[in-house]
Amino acid sequence: MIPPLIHVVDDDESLRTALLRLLRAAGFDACGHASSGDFLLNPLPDRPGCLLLDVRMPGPSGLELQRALLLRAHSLPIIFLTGQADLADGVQAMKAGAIDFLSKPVTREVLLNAVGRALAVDARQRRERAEADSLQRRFTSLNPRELDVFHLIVTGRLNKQTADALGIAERTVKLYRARVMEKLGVSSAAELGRLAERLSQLSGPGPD
Amino acid sequence: MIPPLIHVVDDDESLRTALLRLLRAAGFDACGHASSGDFLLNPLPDRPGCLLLDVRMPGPSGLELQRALLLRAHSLPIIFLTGQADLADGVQAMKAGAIDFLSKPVTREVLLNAVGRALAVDARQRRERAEADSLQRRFTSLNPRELDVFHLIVTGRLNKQTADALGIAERTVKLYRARVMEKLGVSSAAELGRLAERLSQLSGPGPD
DNA sequence: TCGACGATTGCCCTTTCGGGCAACTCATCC
DNA sequence: GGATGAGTTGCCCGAAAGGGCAATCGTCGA
Repeated sequence: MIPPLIHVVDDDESLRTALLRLLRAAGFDACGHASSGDFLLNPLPDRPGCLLLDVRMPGPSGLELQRALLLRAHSLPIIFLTGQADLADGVQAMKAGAIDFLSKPVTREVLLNAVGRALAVDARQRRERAEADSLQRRFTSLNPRELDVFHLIVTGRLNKQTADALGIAERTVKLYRARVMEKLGVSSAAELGRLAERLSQLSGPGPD
Repeated sequence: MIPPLIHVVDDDESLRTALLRLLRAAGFDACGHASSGDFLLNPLPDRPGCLLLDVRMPGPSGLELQRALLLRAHSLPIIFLTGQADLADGVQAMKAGAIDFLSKPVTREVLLNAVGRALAVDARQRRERAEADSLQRRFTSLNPRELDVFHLIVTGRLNKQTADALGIAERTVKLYRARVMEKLGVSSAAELGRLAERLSQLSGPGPD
């Protein structure tokens, strides 16, 4: 797979360079940005990774960048690095889903540990997104009628009952049923039910 | 349903009393504990609620209590209250799943807001636990053979294939199949598949 | 040793599912 | 007007599922 890329956003050039060197020495690809604006300038490559974010910088702060990225569909996990310990900032960042909020100076071990966790979280999110996408893509290939039949099947209706409910012939239900199965790539009602449940758990619980 | 109970753990009696009064004035049931040990002394009633926890106390700190409670199956959401701002403590508490980490003094509004979120989280966790429990309870009523048949059905096998796989007669598979359906309270293979998927998502993803 | 009981199976019948084939309707395109 | 294609349906057949009934077999307590 594509190797992860670690973005370092810090206005202190010497620190940024040191961080990049440390990360690269540990075998990671890493790139630096001097400010939040700098980071946002070029579009994010679609690549696994995480963010190492300074809290206080000229221009938008790390926390403001985090808020902005949260509105995006796919944001990378964030590790904060901060000079002055500010409890409220730290708590807010963590509540907003940061992986960690580290105080400078940070040891190599602590940093790499946090990076490891961040990359693990990113990998998991990517897996889940990929799974969700492929699932939803399969469902969007169903036309409205096929979707109707699908819903009735997975709630346990017989073909005859489905036909009555939709006001169509049982033969037609069979036709759609077969098409649904084929489009979704399953060969039994049980597997259809499992797909339905996975789908409902994508949109059901909602954002947490 | 049972009204929630808010546990306040703080060694400062006057503050504890003030918190209890504030919470009760807001319509909540609340009870106070002077230390972590005090809180752990009597078994937690099975009741919705949350914890309002002082960080620094004689005896085990709030953070130590949090760690201890995390090992329990059903721990209540925790809101920390702290006198001295300590970034590392705050970050650690949030990483361990705290709802919030508030600095004293805290305004009524901020506190009640956090309590509201904590109770919402608790309510959701309870719903999910109840759902998971009822699901697992239904499955524990299946004997080993029924479980075998169940697994083969939900992976799309025909009765004949299931019979071959288990080395038993097709008629027997039908018998178990009917029993599985009855015990799990469903009437179609599609619903069986949905149950299977919900079950696998209980143990599958695992602790996050 | 005998009867009870659970597990298992064979036989048989009905219903449902899966799917081939042809026809029919309707809208669009040439 | 005729051709074409999507949507729909009836007829029919074989396979699978659901399930009643009775028989078999092994275990266990009386």
